[in-house]
Amino acid sequence: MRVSAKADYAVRAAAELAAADEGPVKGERLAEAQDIPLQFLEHILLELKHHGIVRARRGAKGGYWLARPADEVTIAEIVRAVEGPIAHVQSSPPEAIEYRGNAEHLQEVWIAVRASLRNVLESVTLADLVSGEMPSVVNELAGDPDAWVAR
Amino acid sequence: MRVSAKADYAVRAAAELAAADEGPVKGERLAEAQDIPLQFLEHILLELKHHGIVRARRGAKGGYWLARPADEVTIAEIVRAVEGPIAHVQSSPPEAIEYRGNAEHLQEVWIAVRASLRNVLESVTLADLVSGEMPSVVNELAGDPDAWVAR
DNA sequence: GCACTCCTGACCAAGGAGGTCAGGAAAGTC
DNA sequence: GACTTTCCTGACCTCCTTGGTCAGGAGTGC
Repeated sequence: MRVSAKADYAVRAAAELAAADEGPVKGERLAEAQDIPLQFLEHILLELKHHGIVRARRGAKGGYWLARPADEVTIAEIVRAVEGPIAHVQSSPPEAIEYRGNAEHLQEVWIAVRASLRNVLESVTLADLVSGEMPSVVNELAGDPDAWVAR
Repeated sequence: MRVSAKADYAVRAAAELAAADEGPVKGERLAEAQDIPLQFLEHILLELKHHGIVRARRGAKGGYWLARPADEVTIAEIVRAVEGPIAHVQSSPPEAIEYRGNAEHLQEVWIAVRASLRNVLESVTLADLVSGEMPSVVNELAGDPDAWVAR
């Protein structure tokens, strides 16, 4: 139930790409802007490229850019690209698990967990993230001061 | 963003304890009822004990039982006991991270992610799980057929 | 005293996390 | 055509976690 460094880095780099209009951005600039180890970031960007989220060109004047408009790329996509499916249980999707005995209804809980994650991650686009104008579901959740305290 | 075998096992074992009224339940019975490797389960139960969720007695007629009534133990507690804090980012709580540049608002997203997980996991008690009568937030999320399809 | 059951620490294999290193391959410039 | 720039790729590395197993010790009840 945790967010990996890779996913965090990927979203941050993508946010920089979303903000940079006009032309490709060098990996080095992304790494500096977000304080991410360059060579590690390059691997991440490659994964994003393979998933069709980012494009790239080599050589002088080369760099990376978003394959689609920033308001059509969600955080969920980026997280899935680098971390794989969201909210798997024991490496299986929750709808595929069969529970026995008194744990029979646990499946519904994990399904609800996944759905609630999707509600957040699929609603936020890179455009939202850069502009700071979050969708209402995020504002409602993060608006509660209680959401900001550890537990 | 995945649920470990340990967390899944812990909740399932706790559900069996919640259902078994009258007297301690042997680890062996829990392991059989939920098809969990016994020795692994014993380590998990020990962790639950250290977190004050479960009590135990040794010897003949010994076994495990819930330290509190089943309707006062949430899934969130159990998951935290065996997996640690929910929705940490890069091993830090989301409220402690400082984002720069165009990723500045990413913090709100992770806070919202954590809050949405809490909404689900803290609302479901072991009593709910065993009875199958889920709180409304779970019913609403899991009621959507779309929540049951892979993505 | 003995059977029963939990308690605890040591260990283990495989894989993932979070990187680093070295070199190759395209693209642009002179 | 040489050279620089930048991405592309695979190999490698260390540390930690996951998902267990094994062996023995320590309470508890009869």
